[in-house]
Amino acid sequence: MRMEWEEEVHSARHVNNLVHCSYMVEKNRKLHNQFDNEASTSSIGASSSGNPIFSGVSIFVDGFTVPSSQELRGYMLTYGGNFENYFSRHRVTHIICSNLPNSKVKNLRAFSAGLPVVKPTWILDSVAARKLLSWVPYQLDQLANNQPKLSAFFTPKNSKLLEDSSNNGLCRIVADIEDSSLRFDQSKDTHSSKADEMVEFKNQSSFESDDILENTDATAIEEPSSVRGNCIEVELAEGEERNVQRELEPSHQGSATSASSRCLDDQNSKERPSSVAMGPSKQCHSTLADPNFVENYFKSSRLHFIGTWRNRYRKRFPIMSTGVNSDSSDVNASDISGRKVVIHVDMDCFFVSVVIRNHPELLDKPVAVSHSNNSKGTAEISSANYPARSYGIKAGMFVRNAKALCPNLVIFPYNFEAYEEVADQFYSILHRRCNKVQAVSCDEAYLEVTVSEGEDPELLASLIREEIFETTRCTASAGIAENMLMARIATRTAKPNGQYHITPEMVDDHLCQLPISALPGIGYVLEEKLKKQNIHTCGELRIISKDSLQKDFGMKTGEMLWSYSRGIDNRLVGVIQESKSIGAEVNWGVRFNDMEDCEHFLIDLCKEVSLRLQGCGVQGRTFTLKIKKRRKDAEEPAKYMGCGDCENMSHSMKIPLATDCVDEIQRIVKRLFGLFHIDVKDIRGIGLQVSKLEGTDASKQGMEKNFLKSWLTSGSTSMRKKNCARVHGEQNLDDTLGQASRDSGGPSVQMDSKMLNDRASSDLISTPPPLCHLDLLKQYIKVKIERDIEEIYICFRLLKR
DNA sequence: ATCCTCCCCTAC
DNA sequence: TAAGGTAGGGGAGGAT
Ligand SMILES: Nc1ccn([C@H]2C[C@H](O)[C@@H](COP(=O)(O)OP(=O)(O)OP(=O)(O)O)O2)c(=O)n1
Ligand SMILES: [Mg+2]
Ligand SMILES: [Mg+2]
Ligand SMILES: [Mg+2]
Repeated sequence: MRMEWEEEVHSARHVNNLVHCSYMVEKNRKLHNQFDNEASTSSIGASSSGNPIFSGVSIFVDGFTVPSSQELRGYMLTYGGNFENYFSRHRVTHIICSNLPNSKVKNLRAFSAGLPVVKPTWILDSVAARKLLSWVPYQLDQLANNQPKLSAFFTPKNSKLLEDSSNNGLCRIVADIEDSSLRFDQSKDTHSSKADEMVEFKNQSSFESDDILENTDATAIEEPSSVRGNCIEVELAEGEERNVQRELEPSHQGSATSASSRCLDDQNSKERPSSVAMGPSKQCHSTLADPNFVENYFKSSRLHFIGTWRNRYRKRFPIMSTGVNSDSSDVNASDISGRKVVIHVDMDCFFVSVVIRNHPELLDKPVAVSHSNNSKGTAEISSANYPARSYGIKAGMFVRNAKALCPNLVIFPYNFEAYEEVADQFYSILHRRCNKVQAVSCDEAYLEVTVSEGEDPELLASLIREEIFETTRCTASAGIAENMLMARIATRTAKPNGQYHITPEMVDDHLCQLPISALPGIGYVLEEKLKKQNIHTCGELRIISKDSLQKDFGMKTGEMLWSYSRGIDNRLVGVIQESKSIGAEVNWGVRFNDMEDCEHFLIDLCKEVSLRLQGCGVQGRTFTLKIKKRRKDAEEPAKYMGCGDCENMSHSMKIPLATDCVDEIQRIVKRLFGLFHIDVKDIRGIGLQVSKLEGTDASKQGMEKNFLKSWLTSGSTSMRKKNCARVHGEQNLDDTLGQASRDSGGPSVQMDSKMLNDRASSDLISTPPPLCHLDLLKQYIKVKIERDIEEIYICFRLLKR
């Protein structure tokens, strides 16, 4: 996060800012940092007026549940039931309990004395059905001896997508044991000898290994034999799962899986002998040391994982995730049936929750996820659980700073496959419960529902959270409000493992004291600027006129500040849009000694980007190369192998015909790189972005394309000329190759990007293409002629220089 | 006015 | 040792 970036010593670009650290940081443009509603609602169609569903029912909630016992208490009291804070065999009729670790089940069995032990869903479903349902199907799994799981009846067998894992305990076991894979062993060998570190570390390895490696601690494991059995099963299951994933990946080529996260590709490929003695000159985790740096880097990068998740989601939920916004049809929905309500759902400390699922003893201990447990290191915390946050630990912090705040902090490694699986389960549930889902990230989404009089969105939220917990054993929180902004803000209040409804009457009170940084869209920089105007809360922000805000921050940003501070947000919950750009960048471990190193890296980056384009089925026309250049006089980066204090530079170039072809991209990138005139030793980061995307068009690929092209090229030139003239008249030609203008130094401009077009096959085919391709043909001709003309103009321009 | 390029900012 | 990515929104300022 920002605080860690502040550790970089920034060169003063403004004379007077030496005093004020935060001012300096701000001034330095530093391092960029950083349903059918009816269907759904009718299914929950609960009346909030207390229909005495639970008359005669008296519950006792045992242990941790989702929803919480307080929420369950609310439902009981609202619907005519009774809630007991203490267990009494005489007063209690049902024990409510989520699935427990086996160790507790025995106790419970004895203690329940024959009373039904039921999952909380029973209560939610009964409220939804407006009548008391039989508790039998809701019996706690572990108590329903030898009974097949109820859910097994409902799950389609083949379910390749592993959509809803309630189908197999096996899936869970796989994930769980993966959790436990020991990945800190190297650090164990090399780590410093500090005592507390040792202790901490030992704790960790001991609990990690307990589950799979040894059964020495008999009390920790109830059924050692079954654990062993599972171990074997797991390996099989894991293999199967991999095969499934292969099948799912249509363009599975070599090791480079297009549009998939490297993080998921293969974590268990054994580590290469990376520690073979590196000369001290070679920094041993940089591009200099690893010829396959780009690929390996992405495999381990959490930010790469979350950054590429969206594209994987698009593929996995194609119908739900893509398409045009169905805006106008729903605008009037409020007239018809009820009011629109937005629910924002977000997993609690996602990366931590997933990896500590098998360690209930850690629930109330400070835990974080990071690559390294080194108390002196600069590895970043990805996510910290709530106990850890009470020490001030946050995502983005260096481990050494986190450990300084809390020496007992337990660090877990990443498990990207498990995150992916839980995210899939999460979205399967959301899409089943609601037909309007807007994905935000792997752990977060907005839902829109229309509720009629007497219906209760809070119940829907409870049901969803309950199902998420039952399926993933991770908790989620939910915010409910009239618009996306307030729903998101409500989630903050709800966390962890809660939900919160901000009704329209509550909006003003809720915002009034809220720090402006809590508003989405206000990050470090805006917060600092506003602070200087003595604005800290939304209430204070409201005092500033819209004009003034727009003058200071620009039209759109000013408008946003003005509206958000009032709880106004007109955004509609909708399907995510098709992507406008695709890119890849690396700003860690980038070190070059000579041009050869650099070129090698660039080639790999081009390959990566090309594969991502192909994986998404798009091609692009604008290519932007970004370089981070070590600032003059910049210190060594605060972060190990980091980019430190850099100057950001970029050049872009537009080509006439969209491409996804590696070779072509390499040529483009080579030219772009030349424009920088940079000493490769100063490079600390490189990125390549592609925009002006077009779907990879049938007329532009494969045999069809060649066929049409061949036919066209062999055809009469008169036709070509005629069309040329016509198109010329109606087309504006400003769409030309934007030769990066800032730097005119590159005289070596060859027309080597002169394309595809000209390397047509030399075969002459005289038969015309089938009539059904007429439209395709027309389109092709149009595009091609357009491009040809553009190129003529480009040539003309370049020659003129 | 509108577009384009080169940034910066934000969120996960 | 550690894996500081990705994409969208938007502003400033220049070209048209
Ligand atoms: N700087 C960040 C922010 C987030 N993430 C990852 C880890 C998080 O678990 C996940 C989801 O981000 P959230 O913002 O939802 O944070 P958490 O889920 O961890 O916590 P919260 O309970 O506040 O949602 O993204 C990350 O790696 N680095
Ligand atoms: Mg979260
Ligand atoms: Mg989130
Ligand atoms: Mg904010």
